[in-house]
Amino acid sequence: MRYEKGHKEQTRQKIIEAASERFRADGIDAVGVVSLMNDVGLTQGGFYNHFGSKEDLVRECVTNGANAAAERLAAKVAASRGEGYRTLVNNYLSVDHRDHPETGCVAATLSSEVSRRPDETRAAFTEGYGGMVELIVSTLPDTVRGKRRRTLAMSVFASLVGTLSLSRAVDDTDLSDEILSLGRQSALELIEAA
Amino acid sequence: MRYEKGHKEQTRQKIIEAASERFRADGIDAVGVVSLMNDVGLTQGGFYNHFGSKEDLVRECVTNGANAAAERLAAKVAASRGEGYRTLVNNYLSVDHRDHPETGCVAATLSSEVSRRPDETRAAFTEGYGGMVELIVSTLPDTVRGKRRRTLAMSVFASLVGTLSLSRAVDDTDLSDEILSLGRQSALELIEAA
DNA sequence: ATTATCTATAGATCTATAGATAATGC
DNA sequence: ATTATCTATAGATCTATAGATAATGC
Repeated sequence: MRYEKGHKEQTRQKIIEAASERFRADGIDAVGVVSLMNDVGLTQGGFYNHFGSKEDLVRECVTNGANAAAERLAAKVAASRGEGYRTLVNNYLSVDHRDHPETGCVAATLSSEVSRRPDETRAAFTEGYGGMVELIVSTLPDTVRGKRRRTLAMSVFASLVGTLSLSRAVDDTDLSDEILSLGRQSALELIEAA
Repeated sequence: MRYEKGHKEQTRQKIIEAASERFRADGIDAVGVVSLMNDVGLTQGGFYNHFGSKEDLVRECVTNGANAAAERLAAKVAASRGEGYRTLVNNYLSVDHRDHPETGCVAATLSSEVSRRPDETRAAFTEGYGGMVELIVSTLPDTVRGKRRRTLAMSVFASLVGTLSLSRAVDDTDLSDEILSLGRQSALELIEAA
């Protein structure tokens, strides 16, 4: 059957959005093309009309996932006049973010997998990394000046990623909550010291 | 053929050690039982005489890998009288550690994968987490006292894990080096402030 | 004729199991 | 008889390709 104009592009976007969530939730290797296409109500055969390979989709998903997560966080930051940094930290290191990797930060869910992927995929990740650092920079108080703004944001981001990753991996809710809570505290201290 | 006493246990250990490296290097899902047994010079059929399932091996490898990495780090710390913390940070966030995930910290290579695994595997990870925190605590200067020793060590560990993960994932050597270098600086500042 | 999807399949994996084999101790 | 390995295979995946189908515009 013939479809209205833009239908194919719409399908492509649907695939990217579904995959973007499933890759974060289940890991890249655990999500097959067959089950992915079924998720969006299609059959596997059509996949290669949209993407040259599974890796092409992975790359698109890294970009898409990083952008979507950063935009959601940016919206919350924008809504909190004057308390941008604290809002960012508290949202990033929230129980909600920990419990919903599928829509969360790509760096915390996929960085180890991305490390093992081809250059193009890692380049997409690097773009996403830059976006998150910029977002953090934008929340820093005026008291942090010059080059220090970027380097401090990079340190903060590393701290956030490590904290969230560990809080998800440990098998003990109390410990996990404590890791998150200490991470929030530590991130705030990093700024007060600066 | 019949083998000398202890041969089976030796084989088991060989499998664990080989798998422990390959899981960290390639990711758990990417390492199959067939290729793993070939790595240690055996055929696939014998695998299930040693382990009840692949997951059992994964759990053993999380324990084994975490212990091995922590012991290597502990040895370096022990060799550096008085400069334990600095030695730990500089070794953890070294170019060498970044470039050799196969023998490095399990938290930086496998935490996202472990998050998606069964409770038993996550429990093994939690043990390893505790061991690393204890190691970090042991390097803290006397000026850090009481409960603050453990909480500070937890914050430091999160920072180290995030820094290393990001330095491995980005596709730009200069940026990666910068991430590592800022991570070292930031970890040292965390202690000076305390 | 073009388009977006479909069915069907190739060929290579994957985890796990069944049962054969060869070397030893009894 | 016991042991540690082997060969062989089941059955379920995986990525990717080939070519059919059905709806449209020309």
